Amino acid sequence: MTLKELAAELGVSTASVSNAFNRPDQLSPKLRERILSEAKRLGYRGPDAKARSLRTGRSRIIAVVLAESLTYSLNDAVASELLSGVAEVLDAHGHTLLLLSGRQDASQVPGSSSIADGYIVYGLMPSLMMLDELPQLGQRQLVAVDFDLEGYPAVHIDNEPASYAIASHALRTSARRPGVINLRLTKHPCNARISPDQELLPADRTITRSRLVGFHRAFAEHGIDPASVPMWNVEENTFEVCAPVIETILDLPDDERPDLLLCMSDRIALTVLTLAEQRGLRIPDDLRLTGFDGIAEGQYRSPRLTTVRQDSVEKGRIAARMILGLAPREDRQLPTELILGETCP
Amino acid sequence: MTLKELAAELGVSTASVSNAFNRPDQLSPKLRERILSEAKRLGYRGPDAKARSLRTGRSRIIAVVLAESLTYSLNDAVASELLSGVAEVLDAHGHTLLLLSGRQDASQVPGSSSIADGYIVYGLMPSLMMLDELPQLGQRQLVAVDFDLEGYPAVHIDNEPASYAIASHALRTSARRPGVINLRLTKHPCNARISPDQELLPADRTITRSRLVGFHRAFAEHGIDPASVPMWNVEENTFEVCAPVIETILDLPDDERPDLLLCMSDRIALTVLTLAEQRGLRIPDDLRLTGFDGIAEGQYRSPRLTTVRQDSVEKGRIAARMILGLAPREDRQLPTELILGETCP
DNA sequence: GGCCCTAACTAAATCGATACAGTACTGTCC
DNA sequence: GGACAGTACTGTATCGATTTAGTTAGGGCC
Repeated sequence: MTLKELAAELGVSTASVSNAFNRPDQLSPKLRERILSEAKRLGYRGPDAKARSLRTGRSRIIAVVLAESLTYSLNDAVASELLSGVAEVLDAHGHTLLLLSGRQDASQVPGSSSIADGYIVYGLMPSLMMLDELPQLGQRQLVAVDFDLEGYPAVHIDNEPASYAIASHALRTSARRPGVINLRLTKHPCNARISPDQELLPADRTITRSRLVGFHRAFAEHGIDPASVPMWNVEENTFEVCAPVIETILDLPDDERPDLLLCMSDRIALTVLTLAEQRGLRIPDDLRLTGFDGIAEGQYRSPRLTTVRQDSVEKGRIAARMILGLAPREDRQLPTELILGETCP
Repeated sequence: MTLKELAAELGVSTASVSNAFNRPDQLSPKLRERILSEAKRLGYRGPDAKARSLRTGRSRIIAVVLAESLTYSLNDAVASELLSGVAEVLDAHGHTLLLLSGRQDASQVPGSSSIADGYIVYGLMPSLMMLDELPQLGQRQLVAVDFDLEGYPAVHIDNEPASYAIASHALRTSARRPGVINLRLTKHPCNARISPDQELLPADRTITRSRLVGFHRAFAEHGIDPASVPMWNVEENTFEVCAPVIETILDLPDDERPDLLLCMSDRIALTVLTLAEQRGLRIPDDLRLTGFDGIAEGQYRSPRLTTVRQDSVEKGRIAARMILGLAPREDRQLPTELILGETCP
């Protein structure tokens, strides 16, 4: 049963039926009442959302594009918090949430999935790596979270000061050989140690890169040549992808293995923790460890993770408000908090 | 730039442009190539999803309707696992995932959100309580998870045997005064102790109710009159909603307070645990406790929760396959596993 | 009574695609 | 050379609504 059929049944125009549902002031209460009750009786369940969205151009759907697979993201504390912040705002304003994975065919995102009224893109994803293709996105509504995209507003935290703070703290302890595990830092995929000639992403684009700048500042202040600090890169935050890289680090001979690992995420740090414990390494005596994010899991377990806490829920809320036009579409930077856990006291 | 404009620009029919994108076999490779490259050059980004979904009637979007708020569900381990199972299958078959909250205006779900090709409804929700209104749903694609809906396939676990098993185990310990905390069991909202004259939902409809049947069987076998066992009800799985009810239980005088609480979810059991510990009650000495679900958090902490583990990811996968027509649309029941933790050894 | 104004409603164009029925042309085969 | 098949493409109805411009009826006012 369509609006047209219902109109015919009632002997009124389609415009009146449409108005009965959308603009009560455009018709007499009496007719409106008749239309609504007949609709109910005949089982017409209101205007079809597909047709309406075509005609009006708006679907009241906002998409969140996630860097990792949906399956991973839904079980990741940080991504879940972001999503729940987004959902909170969308819900309160009558919008719904579409989940997309950035790991799908690059051409699909946010391209042909263009049912959504706007996109919140979380984290730099492989399909956006080719920064040249960006003009393709058109001026469609888009907000970037945790990375920068030229021409679009971004929401992130104060990465450089935060990473400087945690690295400074870590270096004040007796660590002599720091190492860094990065997340998607290199221009071309690399899941291993980063060699000196490898091209990195620009420092003003990715959070990982600006965190590294903070680390380097701390290194320099402690008399360590940043170029001498070994770095590894992982392409995904998952256990499967990280574990092999971490194992090559842990398998290094004692005098080459870093005695401090600065990790770009709690997830990575926790994986290091698990694998190090399996090998009988003592934390923090044999190996000091810092993370980034402040997820609950890192604070439950023993030893508690030394890390930087960020408010991912609030990031989600802000991104959602920007997309809905409830907040100015401009870059936002949120504060963080240093958590002194036991993995690097 | 629309398909029509592109066609005009190229001097071909709209049909050919459409075919270039959708049915390569319907036109010569040469023309197809020309269309695709011109499209790229002119910035046409492929057929508009809104229009396509109207015309074809399919959007490649599947909605999951969640009983609790999205904000809660996204941070709930059980719901997240279900979603990740759903996402896994949808992703593999080129569909996307729309999240809806059943707590929105009842008329909205799944009504006017009818952009989706199918609905996976998770848990009985307030808006579906009025079981009379169900015919409104039409014969739209729908799969129920963790509750039964007449006329639609449902995915759940072997609730009655599982709850019988855990209750039997618990009663073999020296518990003398069992009590039950239910989740959304009463026909009309009730967030308190259930009085004997209160109407319960039918046993073949909700998981909570069929679990209760299992409990009752165990009570009877242990010489306890099921009618004499005190029951409480909570309307939501959230801390905020559960805590007041749990506090009234814990505040009972020692000789009235149950020495065994069978909870309908791990979430509830963990809230009991937290509040009981705050009061200085010893678990399991002063109070024995069982949950239901087998979430990770219950197994990390000490004491470990005695519970029933279910595979929520698999439930999600199965529901998704049914919606996509990859699995027969018929009721499915998954097995569970009893976990003997320390809250009721 | 004539004029204007408003309220209540309608007719038809439109949103951007898809898909069916058809046309034009080329080539094959007896 | 004519019948027939196949390929490559086109014209247009259609999906189900929204919206603009326009029509009609009735009321108020001088």
